Amino acid sequence: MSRAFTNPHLLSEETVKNVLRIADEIGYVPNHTARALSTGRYANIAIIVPDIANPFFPPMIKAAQEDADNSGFCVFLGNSNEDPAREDQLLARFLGQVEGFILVSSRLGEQRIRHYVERCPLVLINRDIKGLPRVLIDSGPGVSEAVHHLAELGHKSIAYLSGPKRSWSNTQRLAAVKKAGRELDLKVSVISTTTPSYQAAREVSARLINTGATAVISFDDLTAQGVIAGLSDHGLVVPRDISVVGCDDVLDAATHPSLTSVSSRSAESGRTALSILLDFLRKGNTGDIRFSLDTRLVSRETTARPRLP
Amino acid sequence: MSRAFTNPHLLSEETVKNVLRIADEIGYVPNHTARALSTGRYANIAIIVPDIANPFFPPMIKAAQEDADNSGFCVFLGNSNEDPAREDQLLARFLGQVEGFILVSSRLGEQRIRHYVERCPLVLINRDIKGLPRVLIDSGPGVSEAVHHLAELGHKSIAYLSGPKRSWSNTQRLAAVKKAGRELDLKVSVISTTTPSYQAAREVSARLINTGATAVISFDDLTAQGVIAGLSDHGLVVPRDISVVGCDDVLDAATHPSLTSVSSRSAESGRTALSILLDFLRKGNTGDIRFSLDTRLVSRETTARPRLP
DNA sequence: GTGAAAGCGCTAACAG
DNA sequence: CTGTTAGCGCTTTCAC
Repeated sequence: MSRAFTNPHLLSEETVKNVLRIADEIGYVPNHTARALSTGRYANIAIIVPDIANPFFPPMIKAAQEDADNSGFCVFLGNSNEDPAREDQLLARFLGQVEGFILVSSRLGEQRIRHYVERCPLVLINRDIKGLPRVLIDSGPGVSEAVHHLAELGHKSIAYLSGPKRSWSNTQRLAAVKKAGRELDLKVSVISTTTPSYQAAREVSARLINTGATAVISFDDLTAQGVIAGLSDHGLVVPRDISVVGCDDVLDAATHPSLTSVSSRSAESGRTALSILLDFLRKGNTGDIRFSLDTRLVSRETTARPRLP
Repeated sequence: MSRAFTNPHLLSEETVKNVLRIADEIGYVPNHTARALSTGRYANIAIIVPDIANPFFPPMIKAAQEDADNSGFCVFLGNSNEDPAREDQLLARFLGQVEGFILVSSRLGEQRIRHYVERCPLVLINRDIKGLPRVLIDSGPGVSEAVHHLAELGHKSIAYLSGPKRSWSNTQRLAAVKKAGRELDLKVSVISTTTPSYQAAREVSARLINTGATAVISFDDLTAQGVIAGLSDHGLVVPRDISVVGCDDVLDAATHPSLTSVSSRSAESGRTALSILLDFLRKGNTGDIRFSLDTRLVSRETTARPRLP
């Protein structure tokens, strides 16, 4: 039976046919778990994300899952809920039944991540740890492009609405805004929120207005929408009074006015991470991989010339 | 070792402590797979959806996953991509390693579904098959509530922007609009689009305006946003000139003006399905369950009194 | 309380 | 090519 299912070429055609026929008759299906225990090949991988409901992640999960599927792998999905402890628990729970992990925007300490890497192949997305395979969506170019776009429109003072302090993408975006601002001789103000939520962003609008900025680049699209609502609470209209740029481009053009945003390439990052993982499973150590995906600005309706004073 | 991890109360306190300490020292972790093979309890379930990237599903997945997690279950995620064959393959692949399935908006033939039900506990979401446990989201009440809401605001003439003709939810919503409209003595116009996309909805705005309707109920949130943009193309502002209601409430309040919408209760459906599944795993047969989730109107900023002529 | 051993369903190595 | 068997890492009886 085992051979008929896994190595049919080792058996005579007739035997194989016979076995398969009988299996079908009695409704026999090979037991995935027993096979995994015996071979150590689980044919499972796990993807762990901070928040499934954040629209940034589904395209990534979908892409990775589709490719995994085509390679005969099943995928576990873990939702850490932005909580390192939960993430850790998830990793531990999956450990005994997967051949590899894709860890997205991990909030876990580097120590813990290395702990798991020693036990199971793992590739990171949007977390930059030397020596570990990682794919990074580099918002630098896109954000930089956004600043240039604003400067060209005539803005002299801009603000960056910051995301989670420990987030790699936030660090990246903040740095890009500052760098481009310096190069173009713009005033750059930075505003922080407690959490990167719509509501938090909405509530921070007064501080935003006080900076005197005529344009805002926000940590992501969700907070950008919060900013737009918050500005409206103060009677300001986007883009007439203030221009707004989001990041991740998860809304496509589906809001009104449609949001100018920095593309995220979420799906590609998932596909890339999966292919790195599968490569590793097939060929073993592949050296220090750091795959960087550039971003671009998608210019839409929330950016315009600043209103004359 | 086995007892120390799974039945510590059967051992002396000291022995347990010893085992755990040594386990920690040598980095020992119980093997999930071996345990599953031995006990037949996999502590895994699978959720299969047509399209992870459709914003309707992530809240459902997230909710189910969270509850599963808290009950010690790992969850496999399958994406059928709306393809029955792929869905079938996914089911088969998961079969040997899960204790149960949640099958969402299944495109599979009833025969095949019953085939799997005989082999593994399974609960359906948004698919109504007699005798199988199922949870259904009924958009009727919410849509009806929306019509009442508009009538109370003073609207006399409303329009329904139709979704796919063959879609069950569209049929249901259209019927609810018509019925409530009749009861409240409103004029109801129906506008169709080729596909339920943002762009298609945007392009249909002239026809919408020509109906003379002062309020629009749209098939879903995406098309509702298209309507808002299309109206704006004609110089009309929502809700000042025209009120707009969406369906599914996938945007939360995250747009501006925030969209009045009919809740989809996506998360609750996931939670409910999971709890039915776990109940079944614990207590066995629970009879014919058909759990219907009513919807409600979530009133936000895109509906208001009609402008006086 | 604790040790020993059978067995979950499969694979892989070893004979024939 | 095909039959047989040890063993994957755990749980669960059955003795002690």
